Amino acid sequence: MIKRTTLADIAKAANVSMMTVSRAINNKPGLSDDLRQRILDLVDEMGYRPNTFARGLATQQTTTVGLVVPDNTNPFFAQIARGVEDAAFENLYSIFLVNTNEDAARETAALETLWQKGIDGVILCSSRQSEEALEYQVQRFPAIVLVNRELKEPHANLITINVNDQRSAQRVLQHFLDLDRKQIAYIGGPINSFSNQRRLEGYKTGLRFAEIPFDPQLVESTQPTTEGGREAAAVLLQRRPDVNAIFAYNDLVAVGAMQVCQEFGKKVPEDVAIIGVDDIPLATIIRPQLTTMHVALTNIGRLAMRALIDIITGEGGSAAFQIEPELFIRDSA
Amino acid sequence: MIKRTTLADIAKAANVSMMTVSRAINNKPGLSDDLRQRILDLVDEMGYRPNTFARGLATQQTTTVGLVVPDNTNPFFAQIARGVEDAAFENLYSIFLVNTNEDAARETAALETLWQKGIDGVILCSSRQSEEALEYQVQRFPAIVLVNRELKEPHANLITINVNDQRSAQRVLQHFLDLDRKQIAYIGGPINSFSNQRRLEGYKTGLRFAEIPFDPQLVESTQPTTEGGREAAAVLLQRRPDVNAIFAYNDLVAVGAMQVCQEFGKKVPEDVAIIGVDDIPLATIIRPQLTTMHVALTNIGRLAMRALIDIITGEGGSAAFQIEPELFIRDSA
DNA sequence: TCAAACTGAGTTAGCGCTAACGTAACCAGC
DNA sequence: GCTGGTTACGTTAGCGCTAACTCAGTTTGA
Repeated sequence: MIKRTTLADIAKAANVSMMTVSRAINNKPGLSDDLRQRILDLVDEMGYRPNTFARGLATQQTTTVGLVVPDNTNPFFAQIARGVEDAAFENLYSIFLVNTNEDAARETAALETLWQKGIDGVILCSSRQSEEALEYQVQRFPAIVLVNRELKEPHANLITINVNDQRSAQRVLQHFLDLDRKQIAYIGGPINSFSNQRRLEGYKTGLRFAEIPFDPQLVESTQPTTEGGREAAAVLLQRRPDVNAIFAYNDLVAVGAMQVCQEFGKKVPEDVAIIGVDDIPLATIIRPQLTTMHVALTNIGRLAMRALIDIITGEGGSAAFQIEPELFIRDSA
Repeated sequence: MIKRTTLADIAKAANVSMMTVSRAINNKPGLSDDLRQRILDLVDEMGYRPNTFARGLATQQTTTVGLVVPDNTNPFFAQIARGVEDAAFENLYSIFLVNTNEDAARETAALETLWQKGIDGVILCSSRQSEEALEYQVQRFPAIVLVNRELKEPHANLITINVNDQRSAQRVLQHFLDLDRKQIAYIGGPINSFSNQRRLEGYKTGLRFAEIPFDPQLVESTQPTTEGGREAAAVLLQRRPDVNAIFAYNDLVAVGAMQVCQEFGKKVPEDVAIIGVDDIPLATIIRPQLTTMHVALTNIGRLAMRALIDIITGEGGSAAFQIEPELFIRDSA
């Protein structure tokens, strides 16, 4: 392994003090242009790269942030992560990736580890922490961006980014009604999920709007996976064979539901119309292509990263972004 | 933001030297059991957590590694990343995630940034670096694990993990022949991809084995995406409508090809049998379910991380793992 | 009984870098 | 000619931690 070139090496070679070299590489004033150039040339020649850890120790800034997601394998979070990473790369930040496996304890442990690293901030997706636990985290980290989660109290170092789930659900209901479907089912995600609750609210509001009474028999909860969608749809179709529209918690669930419908001999969209949420790549791979509420996931990631940088640099904070999804009408509804 | 508790704070509170506290928390010998316990209690009480950056500076070890992938959104890499992260978490390592976007220049930049962080090692997936560039990286980083890429020269701090592409391809061919299919096409990935070349070799070997002459008209190259699969399959089916089996570079390509076959009025698997590689989640979501060479992707990730730790701790190095995929026969062949 | 060997600490130095202050040289202005 | 303000650097100290050395007191063994 090659020994690292350090500031001291450059200083010695240039016959100046370390501070002068530091000023040169950080583009700070206080030295003549030709000396600066001479140093920069030397830096280039000797292949010097500042040690970010050492710099972090001295400045208390690490240009490193944490990204905490339930599962980077889930296309939803994979897309967000991609956006975060892209924006981070552009701004010369690095990201620590951690999976929580939807487990609050592991999430806590992950945040603990990240905090030890002295990172500048965290992007926390779909946090399962309690309100109090989250308050604590907001206090200890310099900057936090919450994706898919809200916090009652505002904080100067906190920004939240949420999809407008309620409006989203209402839009889906409206489309079903435009299609003259009245037996509309909702296959929701985990009951304790915040976005699930908000979507359910939107679903109910949409029904009220159309003066259709809410029928608990048309609502199922399940895991946010294809398999979950299959199970819930099977239960649902057995209980209510008259269902002619399904609003699914997300695209994975929608795809599972779609398959079960077909296996039950129902045509999609003729007999049962199906709409999902997220617009993951699978939505256009599957046949019939899935009508879904498109959420600009990588954009959310980019936005999250930029928001985080804004807090860190003191240009932002205490904001709450609402992302408005858009209905992408394809073949399933 | 709460001020961090430091070693010095604990030392003062316990009325001992910092070194004693350091020994206590690092479980090193040289102090009495009750003093150690007293310090540990204090650490707990005051909520002290060592600053890993500072520790890294002092020990030249950061318990942090880099994970470089072309695109974390691609299920193939997402799965590997998941395995890496899991194993890292278990061993108290943290990972920096970087996407290269299949771009050699961005890959180089990413490695540069990672190197600045003074990380302990890198896991490099599907590297696009030239042989020389890679040699250079192997020299500068303390430890490297190469996934999906080989290097001619062995190095003490290098471990490679590769799927046995050649054997894999031969197994696919054999299955097609068992099914009595003779017009076997290969839709390959990017021409400069190493695994593509090896799979093509295996394809040819399989043909030779069955005494079927190699026909370049049955081979297409494309991007490793569903869209790529669609395009290549369309070209192929127009050129050779007699094709009755397709070996696809990966599952994404296979799915694209499958759809185009169906759109051409060919039934899968009756008219055209299709086999992919990787066994990503999509393979079981799609209908008909995809027959594919199953690769234990998260296991590769775990293996990679453990191998890296072995190099770092000096227990390994200079190894080359071959992963043997297994044919998962489902509905498409 | 006394030197050698161990125990349980403390002290010093330094990882690579930067903030904050110090200082010599130069220049303008009255 | 001297004050006061720049300019262009150097010096000092310290971020939080640990490796390596030091040292006083205790134990061991012949």
